[in-house]
Amino acid sequence: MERLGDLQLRILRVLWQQGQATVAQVQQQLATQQSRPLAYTTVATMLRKMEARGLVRHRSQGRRFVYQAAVSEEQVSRHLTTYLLDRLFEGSLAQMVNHLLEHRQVDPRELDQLEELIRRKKGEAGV
Amino acid sequence: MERLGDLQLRILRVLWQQGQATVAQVQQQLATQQSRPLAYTTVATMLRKMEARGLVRHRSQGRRFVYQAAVSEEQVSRHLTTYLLDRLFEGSLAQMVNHLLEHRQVDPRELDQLEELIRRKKGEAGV
DNA sequence: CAAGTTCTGCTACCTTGGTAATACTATCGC
DNA sequence: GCGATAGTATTACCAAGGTAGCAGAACTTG
Repeated sequence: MERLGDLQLRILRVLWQQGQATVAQVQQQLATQQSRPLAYTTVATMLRKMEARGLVRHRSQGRRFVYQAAVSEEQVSRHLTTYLLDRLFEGSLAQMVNHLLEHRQVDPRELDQLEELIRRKKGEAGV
Repeated sequence: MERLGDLQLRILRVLWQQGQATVAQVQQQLATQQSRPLAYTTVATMLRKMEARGLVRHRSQGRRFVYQAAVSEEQVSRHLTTYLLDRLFEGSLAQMVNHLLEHRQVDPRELDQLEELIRRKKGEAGV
């Protein structure tokens, strides 16, 4: 799962959201995200390549393919965030959050949520 | 600066750390990170390609090139983290941190640091 | 049944990252 | 000065992401 392209990630997101989808459905969903839609065959080809890499699976429904993700959002998220954390922040979560707090305006409610998360995490650790 | 390859990122890290470096220095530094070192020309070629993309700059010192980063660690970090945040966590920092806390063991001291960061951030906002 | 539409299968092509050999050139040590 | 050494320049090649056309099969509809 080394390196995910942009389109691949967008396709996975569609599949995660929808659970499963035909090529046409994926293509349409992607089309809503950008001005110029991708050609149908582009999406079909990419799905094919992704299946070869084990990222998605398909089954036939009549003569059309219904695709679903073969990797979970969990897995991918973990993989990508870990990658970034290790590459840019020496694995330090605090460093990463610090960076984000500095360079991005954050909704105050998010800060509350964060505090709550940390409190809870500390609780667990204590047990 | 769309998409950074792995080697490119590692090279940038060397340049950020050292401020500037010759091809040989970069190559040696990279060599310490892995068993099989890259060929000198591999590093040289990559630096050349990166310069074409505006990621690094060089000046001549005698007949050797001294490279330095042309993009800051700040820029790259922001770019990559934002990318990930928007692609996988709908831009929600809390969601991302939550994910990381769940799927990664975190040094308790990091949690303290995080709390401190948030407190400070809240302080700023209050002013 | 014929014509149009909808799918998959195959092929092709471009770009970029990554890896490196080879060729040429300047410089250094003797 | 000459051979070894250290540099850059040029060229090549592979893999993968991304984009898509075209062929051919199958299904829908009048």
